[in-house]
Amino acid sequence: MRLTTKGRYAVTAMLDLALHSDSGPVSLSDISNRQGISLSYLEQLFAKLRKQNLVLSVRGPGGGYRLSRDRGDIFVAQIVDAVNESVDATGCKGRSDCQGGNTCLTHHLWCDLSDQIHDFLSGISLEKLVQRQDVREVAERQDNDSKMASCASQEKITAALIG
Amino acid sequence: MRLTTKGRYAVTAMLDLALHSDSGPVSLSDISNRQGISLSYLEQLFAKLRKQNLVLSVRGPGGGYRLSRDRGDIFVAQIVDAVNESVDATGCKGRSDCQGGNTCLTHHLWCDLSDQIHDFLSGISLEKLVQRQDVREVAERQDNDSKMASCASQEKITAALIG
DNA sequence: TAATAACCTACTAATATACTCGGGTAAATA
DNA sequence: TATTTACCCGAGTATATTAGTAGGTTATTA
Repeated sequence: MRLTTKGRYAVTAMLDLALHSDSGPVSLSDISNRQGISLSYLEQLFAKLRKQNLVLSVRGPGGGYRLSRDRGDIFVAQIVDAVNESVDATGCKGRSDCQGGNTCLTHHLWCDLSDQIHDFLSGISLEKLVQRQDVREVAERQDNDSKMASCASQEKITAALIG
Repeated sequence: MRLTTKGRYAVTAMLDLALHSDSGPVSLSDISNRQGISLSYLEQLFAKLRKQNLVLSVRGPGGGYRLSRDRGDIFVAQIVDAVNESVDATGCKGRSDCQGGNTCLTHHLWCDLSDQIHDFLSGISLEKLVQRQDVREVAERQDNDSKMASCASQEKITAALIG
């Protein structure tokens, strides 16, 4: 089982999408700026998210990504599954052939753990995350930061044009 | 967060120890044979388990390893923690500096997940595993297999001596 | 038609896993 | 006391994955 930045990035990006999808599609460069994730890496992750029908893409200027369905109908487990192979804790992917064709001594333990994790992450929708106080606070800070950043870069442009 | 063969091997080996510790210390080569884990790799894992005071070692012929305390007082979480760094699902190890010094959007989610996993694995002792029906069945098969294997090798020796 | 942003493929540095190898050292047995 | 057993320790290595680069193509809009 693996749960690394890959899965975390995917969930973070999807949550960013959920938070900013009121005003049309969200571009990956916006997400990249707000969440500090490399643009090219986001592209790779969103290719997988799109294949799993979690997001819809809109090409061209003003384009970007949009959630494929209601925030309440997308769950963290689905996002993690889409980019990682799975949140499976067994080594044999549930096939029970962990010890040379036979079941290993601890196979069932890892099955139980997998179920535990999957149940937990399956119970959390993007809607639920958006409602959380801690998420709202971080999101607000990020919005301010990115506004300040774009303001600062605008000032630089203005200064360059004037100077 | 990582839960790979490393942690699984460690739990499997410790469970093997718990199952066979009635008749004195258990050697790593016995565990290696029964569980199909490389001996050298086991040595590395047991070095860590010993540092965490989960096992005691007995050197010399007839030596091996022994659980440091009652089977009911050793929990899966402790074993996984001993060989992996942790079962922490956050990238920042709980420091909340996941996004360039600040808290990332999904930090609290991964904290919750970490707690979930840790609570689950902390609730399972070696004693509990030993009692499980599925564990007993696999253990019985492994004992038969290893008896047959040692019998077969003995037959070879006998045949060589006679022939 | 110029700019934008998705889309796609391939490559790469760094890291971790799951080992192997080769030597030690301590303790029991013959 | 010699030998065996089995722990102990460090170095090295193949493989895989992660996280990220680089450089291009396609579709859309202004």
